[in-house]
Amino acid sequence: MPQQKKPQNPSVKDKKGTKTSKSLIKRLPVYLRILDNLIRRDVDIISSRVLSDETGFTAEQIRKDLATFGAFGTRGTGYNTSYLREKLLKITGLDKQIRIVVVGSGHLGKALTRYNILKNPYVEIAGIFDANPAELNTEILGIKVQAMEDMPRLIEEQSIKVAMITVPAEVAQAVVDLLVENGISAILNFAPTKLRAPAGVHIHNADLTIELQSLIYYSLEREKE
Amino acid sequence: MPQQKKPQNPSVKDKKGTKTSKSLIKRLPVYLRILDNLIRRDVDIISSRVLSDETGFTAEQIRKDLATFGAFGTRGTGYNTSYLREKLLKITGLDKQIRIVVVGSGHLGKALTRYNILKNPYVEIAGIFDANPAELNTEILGIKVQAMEDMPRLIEEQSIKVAMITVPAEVAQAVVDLLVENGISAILNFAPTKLRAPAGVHIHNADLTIELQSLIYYSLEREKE
DNA sequence: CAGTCTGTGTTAAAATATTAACAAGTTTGT
DNA sequence: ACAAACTTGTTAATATTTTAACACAGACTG
Ligand SMILES: NC(=O)c1ccc[n+]([C@@H]2O[C@H](COP(=O)([O-])OP(=O)(O)OC[C@H]3O[C@@H](n4cnc5c(N)ncnc54)[C@H](O)[C@@H]3O)[C@@H](O)[C@H]2O)c1
Ligand SMILES: NC(=O)c1ccc[n+]([C@@H]2O[C@H](COP(=O)([O-])OP(=O)(O)OC[C@H]3O[C@@H](n4cnc5c(N)ncnc54)[C@H](O)[C@@H]3O)[C@@H](O)[C@H]2O)c1
Repeated sequence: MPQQKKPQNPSVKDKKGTKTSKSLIKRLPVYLRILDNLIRRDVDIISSRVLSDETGFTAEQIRKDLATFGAFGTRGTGYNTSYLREKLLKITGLDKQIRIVVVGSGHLGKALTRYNILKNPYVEIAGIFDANPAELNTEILGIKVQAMEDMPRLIEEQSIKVAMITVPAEVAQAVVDLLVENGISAILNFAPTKLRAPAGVHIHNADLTIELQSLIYYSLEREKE
Repeated sequence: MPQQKKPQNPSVKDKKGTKTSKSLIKRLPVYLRILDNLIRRDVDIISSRVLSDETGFTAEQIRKDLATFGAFGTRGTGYNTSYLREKLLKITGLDKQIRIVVVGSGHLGKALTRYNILKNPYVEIAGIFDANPAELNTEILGIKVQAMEDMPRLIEEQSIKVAMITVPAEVAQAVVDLLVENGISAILNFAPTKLRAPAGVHIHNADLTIELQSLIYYSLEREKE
């Protein structure tokens, strides 16, 4: 089967036409988090050096990352925390409240829902769904678990685009298909399985087992030396 | 402060002296998972092409990854699933049962403990600890939550090296210090904060918020096009 | 207000990681 | 036994990502 030429890495471009890498995009929320902390502590100005201490990334990398999107700092001084935060919010899209749904109200789904309600000001849990009748109407911080049948209407009415799925691996693909069918275009998947979706639908995998197992590799490595 | 020359990326070397990248190491558990599935379905031989379908990585990359550690396949045929699994277990260090402790028996800590007991045959949860007296002696699938005071003894007696921490960000550093002091050398951190540890102690961060927020970036990106 | 100091932004170099190409084994069929 | 069909493992080429170097801009000093 002669595979057709693969389209180049679908990374997006910034204003200047240079590519923004995936790794860069994953650092942006870290910067944002640190800025939130600094602002809470009434810090007005921050240098890339200090940001480096707080984040663990090198100062060079931080400057380069930020410069990708514009000149947000003042030479000789540093970055204004509030101003930089504004800019990063715009860039990441977190300036407008994002509504998401959670599918699977098991242990992980409940933990994530609770956590995001309490601690993540940038997203709003619009609904949580489960196929198990026993879960229905149980509450997580005031949000009732709903039946899968009610999901399409909620997604449609609130034009929700983002979902987290915390269902068993065996049913994850079916849930993805259902979500996509109803207009979801970005999915954070916690099930340990490869999922397929049409082009244009973004699937990120949060594979906690991989994190643990690769850590173990490094932990043993050390002993040999 | 003239920073001393940074030691080169602490990536380890394989038998042939070529470097094994971090990204490669994170793909190994995926291969392992697929092999476990295949073996359960009595599949004896698998080609890189099919592995590619199952994992989402390209066949070229899979061959290259595996070839890093040796020649495990048979030309013209493919890889023997059981043999390859054995090899990967050895390489990742998952051939011997790994005992780990969990610190923080909150929602996430409980979910992870339960999950690993039920679904992760490669690790054994040796203990779970919490500072909140109300949590003490509550059970998770038969494992009792213990007081922090009991942690050092357990770690010592079972020579445990790996820990997962699911405590609030504010106390995470203190917990890391305590763990390291007692001999832990690899930590999987779920708290959204940068942690410090002496050289030789591996810290991996599983930052679920970053995953969600970077996904949102991509989900909005799409709309513009 | 010239001169110095500090820290950004930009450009260049180095290091990593992925993709592609193909030579070298294996099996299968005749 | 030989050719055709496959599939690995290795080497070379690309692409991406990180690191480094430094010119430049604002702030501060005397
Ligand atoms: N809990 C963890 O720490 C952890 C760690 C790593 C991976 N995961 C993965 O995350 C997922 C969820 O884990 P969990 O521990 O919460 O499991 P869980 O069994 O506690 O929860 C799964 C939930 O999904 C619901 N469900 C089942 N089929 C469904 C369907 N077709 N549609 C909608 N809902 C359905 C179930 O009713 C249940 O409430 C699993 O895929 C698991 O492998 C969990
Ligand atoms: N729950 C999630 O989905 C989620 C998502 C992203 C990040 N996190 C992070 O994971 C961590 C845990 O989250 P959670 O939702 O389970 O919180 P939680 O509040 O449910 O649990 C935290 C637990 O840590 C214990 N604790 C507090 N101080 C301690 C100490 N000094 N020593 C030992 N134990 C201590 C508490 O008693 C509690 O049981 C937090 O850092 C949170 O930011 C959680």
